[in-house]
Amino acid sequence: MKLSKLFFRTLKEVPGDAEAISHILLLRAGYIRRLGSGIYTYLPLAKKVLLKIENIVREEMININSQELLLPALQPKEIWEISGRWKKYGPELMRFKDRHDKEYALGPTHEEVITDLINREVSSYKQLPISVFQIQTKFRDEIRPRFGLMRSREFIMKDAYSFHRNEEDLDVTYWDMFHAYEKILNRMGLNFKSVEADSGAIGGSVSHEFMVLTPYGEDKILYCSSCSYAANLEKASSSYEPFDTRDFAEMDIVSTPNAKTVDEVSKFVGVDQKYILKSLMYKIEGEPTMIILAGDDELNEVKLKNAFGGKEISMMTPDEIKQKLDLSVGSIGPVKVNNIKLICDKRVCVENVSFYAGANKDGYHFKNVYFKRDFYSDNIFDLRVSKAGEFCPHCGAKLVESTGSEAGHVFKLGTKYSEPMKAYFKDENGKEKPFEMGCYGIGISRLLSIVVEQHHDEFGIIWPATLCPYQVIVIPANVKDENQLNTAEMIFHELRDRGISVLFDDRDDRAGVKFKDADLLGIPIKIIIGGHFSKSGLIEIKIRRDGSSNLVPPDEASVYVSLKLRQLI
RNA sequence: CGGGGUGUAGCGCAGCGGGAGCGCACCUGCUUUGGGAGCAGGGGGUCAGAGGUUCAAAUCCUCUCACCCCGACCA
Repeated sequence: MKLSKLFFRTLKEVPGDAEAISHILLLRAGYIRRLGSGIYTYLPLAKKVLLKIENIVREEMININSQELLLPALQPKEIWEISGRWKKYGPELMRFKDRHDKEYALGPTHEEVITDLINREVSSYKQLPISVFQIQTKFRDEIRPRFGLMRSREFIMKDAYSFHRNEEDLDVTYWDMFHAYEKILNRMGLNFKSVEADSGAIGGSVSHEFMVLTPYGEDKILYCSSCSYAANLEKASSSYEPFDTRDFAEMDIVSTPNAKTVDEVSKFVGVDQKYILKSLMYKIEGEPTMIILAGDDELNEVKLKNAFGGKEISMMTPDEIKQKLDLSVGSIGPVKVNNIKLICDKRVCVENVSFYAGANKDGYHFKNVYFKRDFYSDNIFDLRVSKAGEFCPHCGAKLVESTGSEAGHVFKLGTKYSEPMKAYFKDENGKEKPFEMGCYGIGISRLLSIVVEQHHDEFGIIWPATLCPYQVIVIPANVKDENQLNTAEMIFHELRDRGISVLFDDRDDRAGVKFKDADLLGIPIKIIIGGHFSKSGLIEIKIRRDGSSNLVPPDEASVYVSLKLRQLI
């Protein structure tokens, strides 16, 4: 491809609304352009990279016997009503009416469509398992699109679905997918962690997210500095330094005027925050419930919700607490409350530890409050937000926190969709059973961004050799020098004939401009025919990633480059 | 949806009652040619839109629209 003919343009200045480095570089290098909020055009360079991403994904899917198909993006309302998600999915679902006033959604995901299809086509256990995938544009009416391609309203995704006769069979495919995802991300040269995740709106039991470590990620993860443990912050657990124990002392009431928060009480009585019990009032399915945590901990609402099977939970307002329970925030505590349900984080459920706790009387706290002796609950769960610096639940090494961006997500759905959609097959005994399902997504267009987040420097993008839009760029420093131009053209043709994808910078620009553009675009190898060539007849081959360069005779260029390319992969 | 902000040339911005400007990009010419060149000349605008105040509005007021940031939300 001659650069003079390539539909692209690089920008020196950064469009004001770009913040993430990947967004800035993809705009500056002429890969993407914004059409509206969260809507982007992929220019030819980006399309080439997308195809490479897709093909890596495609290969690994086919490797584990998943078959490619293409489902409709346009989906009638009815199918979403059967699964119950027309109501449940919320405003993120792009909806509209056609001219007959019939309602539709633009698919954000395809569980309904595929379950319906498989139900129609598959009726016997003999046809199972079956695994299918598609690469398609999806739509989500995101509350707030962000960071360019990282969170957009129209995006490209690979989603796969599998159907099984039982859980054991699902388990096999689930882990096949899991390992395929690892391979895919490794082939793209990404540094990532697979984490245990909350399954959120899609539902199901087991779920892992593939988090790529990036500064502009929207999720926080904790991972072990030693073993492979990693988890989404909302799911992470940890072990921690034990409390100091003390023999029982008599409980006492102390005046704590104007000390309401844990911090204030801690300062007033001169005791570390962790020895002050934090008592929070929540409504769980309407029932007022007191939640007890150590003072320096924060409640993890996701853990709370999961502990109660996904029931509706909400924090009570100070007014509600006053009206319904005649307690005021700042002096609430678990001691001597009989009519309120009590839930404890397991960290505070240890004997021989002396706590302070609200006395349920304005301006007073109890001291020497002991678990079991002074407060007790059967409802003991891990409810706290784990923190960096605490210890891995598997191996005990320190946990590290990082932000990450979700590149992929695998779920075991079980019968969450097949049951309500009455998607059944006949088992060996002729009995009707719902399909056991799994679903597996990878954000194709998001990966374009994620890869740039991890592969760039101050000069621009540095594509891994597996994803570059072109492998080599041939640069005659001065196109008016016929000797340079002819040699460059010869090398260009030779490389092309070897099946190497190559750009030829035939533009009548100064060398500096061409170098800057080549670096910005992120082409792995530059071949420069310029000053060195005119002096010594040697051409320069420069590697984008480390800036190293070598001088070789022109007729050895193509061999040298093919060799280098193999090393770069 | 709440809070904050911005809409002026393709991009980045200044101007904030009286001439629509600067830098980059673009076009022409000459020079230059190894890390985003120099000089000279040139084209490009419904100052987001509608209404209002004023002798006079990009500038002040009202409404609408679009976009961005923070938060709530989130396969």
